[in-house]
Amino acid sequence: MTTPPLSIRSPRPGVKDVAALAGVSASTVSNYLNRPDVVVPATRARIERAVHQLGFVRNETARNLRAGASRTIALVLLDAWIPFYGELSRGVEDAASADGWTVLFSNSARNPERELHSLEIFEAQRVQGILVVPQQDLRSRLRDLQRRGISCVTIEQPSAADDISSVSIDDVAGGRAAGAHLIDSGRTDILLVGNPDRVSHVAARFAGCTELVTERTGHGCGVITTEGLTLRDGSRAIQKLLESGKPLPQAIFAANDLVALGALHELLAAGIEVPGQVAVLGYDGLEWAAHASVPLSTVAQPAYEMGCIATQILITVMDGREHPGAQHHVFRPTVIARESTGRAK
Amino acid sequence: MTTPPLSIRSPRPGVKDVAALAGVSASTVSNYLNRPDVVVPATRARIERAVHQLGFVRNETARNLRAGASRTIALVLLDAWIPFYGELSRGVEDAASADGWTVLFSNSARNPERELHSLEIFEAQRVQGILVVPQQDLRSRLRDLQRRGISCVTIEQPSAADDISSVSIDDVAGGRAAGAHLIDSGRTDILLVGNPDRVSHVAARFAGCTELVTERTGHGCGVITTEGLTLRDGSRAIQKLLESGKPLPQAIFAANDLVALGALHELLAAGIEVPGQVAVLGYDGLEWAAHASVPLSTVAQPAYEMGCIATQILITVMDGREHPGAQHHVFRPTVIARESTGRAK
DNA sequence: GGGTCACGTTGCAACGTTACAACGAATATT
DNA sequence: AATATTCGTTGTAACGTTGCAACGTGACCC
Repeated sequence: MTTPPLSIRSPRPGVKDVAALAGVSASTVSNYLNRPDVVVPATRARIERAVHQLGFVRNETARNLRAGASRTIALVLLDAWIPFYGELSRGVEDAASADGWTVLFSNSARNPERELHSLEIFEAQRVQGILVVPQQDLRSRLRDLQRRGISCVTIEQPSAADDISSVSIDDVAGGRAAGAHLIDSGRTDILLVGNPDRVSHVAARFAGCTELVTERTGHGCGVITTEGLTLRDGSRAIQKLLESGKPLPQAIFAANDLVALGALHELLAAGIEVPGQVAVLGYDGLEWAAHASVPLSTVAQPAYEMGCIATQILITVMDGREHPGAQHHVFRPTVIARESTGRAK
Repeated sequence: MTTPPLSIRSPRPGVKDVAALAGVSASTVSNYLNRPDVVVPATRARIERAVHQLGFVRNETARNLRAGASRTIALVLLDAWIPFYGELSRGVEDAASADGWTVLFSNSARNPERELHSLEIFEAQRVQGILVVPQQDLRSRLRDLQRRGISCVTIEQPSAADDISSVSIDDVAGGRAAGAHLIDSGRTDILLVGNPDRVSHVAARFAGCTELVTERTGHGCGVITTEGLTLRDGSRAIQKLLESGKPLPQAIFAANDLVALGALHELLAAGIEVPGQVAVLGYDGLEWAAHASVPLSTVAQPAYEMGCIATQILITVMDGREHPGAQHHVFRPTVIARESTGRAK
């Protein structure tokens, strides 16, 4: 709340200066800027010349003050610089700018305080809406914001609230899609690799896969539990598998693409054919996983579309503030089939 | 320039409302917000209560208008959602907030128009400074901005200008560091893998490495040219190498970490020991490359520090606008030694 | 007791923009 | 010819905040 005082800066040309130079009133310049059609072409040309000559750039600050709000929304992300959020941001920005909105980003809500601080900053900036990927339970804070006229949409909020719009991903459906893809490709003996006990998203994915596989085959899936979700965890899991001497599964469904790549390479290193003997399926849709030794099939989360839809929902809610109904949208991941789950031999 | 008119929004409590509720004048509330020490504790407490009760959040818009500028800087990045820019942004935000500055991001300057548009938006927002990773030659535009009182710092600008501050990375020095590291680890026969003909950064890295190796050993480095810089390009290069029947090099210096990982896995799959028979060195400092089957040594670009320094330079330039001297800072990448370049046997 | 001083508080004006009502001039209508 | 209509332009006031000079009050000193 407390901040060092601002110092005054050197003056820059304003509408008045433009008006003086063009020989019209400030109002006409304002009209030129906001409703060019009501200004007669001759005047328009003179103003245009003056604008150019002075290097006039409209002071958005004053404009926003005058209007009471800026045509601006904010996106609060956690720090993680992962591709998923990159795609998401692109979706947000595209959808927003298509409707004439400007997006302010905060990519660095690393810790909970910072996340709250970002919200405060954006409220002070009088953005009209906020998209947030919450790290903590922000519901009461977001409700406050909505009460004060700032619409909110949560993205991937673990526990959604009825009065706050949201978009989320159905991890269980993603797991089911994975299972279905593997079964359709002719595999019924599926091994899950990941850490469902530590990451709830992973647990949901595995639950979905097991559920579907059980429905179709009557038996479940094996699991190798890893510590983390890195390349090495994937390698280690396969080493453990090979050492155990157990028969190979027909397919491996990894908790994410890194684990899948680690597993893939370890299998290849052991002389096991992929997808000939074992299929490998990842999760996340990392773009460069398509360039692995064997292009990796994966379950892609529609990050870009999530960004678009979240933004469109936000815009709808902002426009129709009188209809206070919150909207919810649940996305289903889809399988991107590449070589690593191609036909078995 | 032309934009749809803004509509007026519902009113929110301002300093006046707080003042009325607390039984003081608006000026006192302003003092409370900006110079709390001049307000006597009793009054302070009453204002604090009023602020809390009304949910008052200071209107940054009005504050900025009044001050003629906001304590805000902007960072214009290209779209690439690569870890390097993530680290860079963190550095920028940390350095900025340490000094009480707010950072606006634009991560989506995908194409040249958009990049220019971002600059325009930020100028209209009256930011005091702009950090930019230019895609195109922005020098004249940046000079305009500086003339109008907005300081600029370019990051990684291919061709820097004297009157615009910059931070950049010395790729040649990075290549030399790589060469030195490999030679120090006991290897003199080094193979470069990448596409120097397509990417100038890669060319500079390879040139630096070759330069140093030649100085120290009297002979240069072999090269395998790849098409792109993906995992598969790394694998392919090693396949080509093995097929050629030529003797293995003692070390491989790859153009980036992905290529290095591809090469690494292909070597391991062929039963070649890393680092026992061949050392592998990447470039970029991807965090998760530490979790490869053999943790990958790499040349790390000090992205975080670049962000910090760039921001500090910007702040210096903004503060001392009277001293118009531009500052330049060139970074040297450093080697992160992990297992893949450990002792040869 | 008159004068000085320090301190906390206040009134005012201004930042640059824009919505709106009002205006004059030219054109159309009766 | 007088009135109505349209059109482009203009003057004014306000958005919420804050720096500054001015203010009243009480403490202090000679």
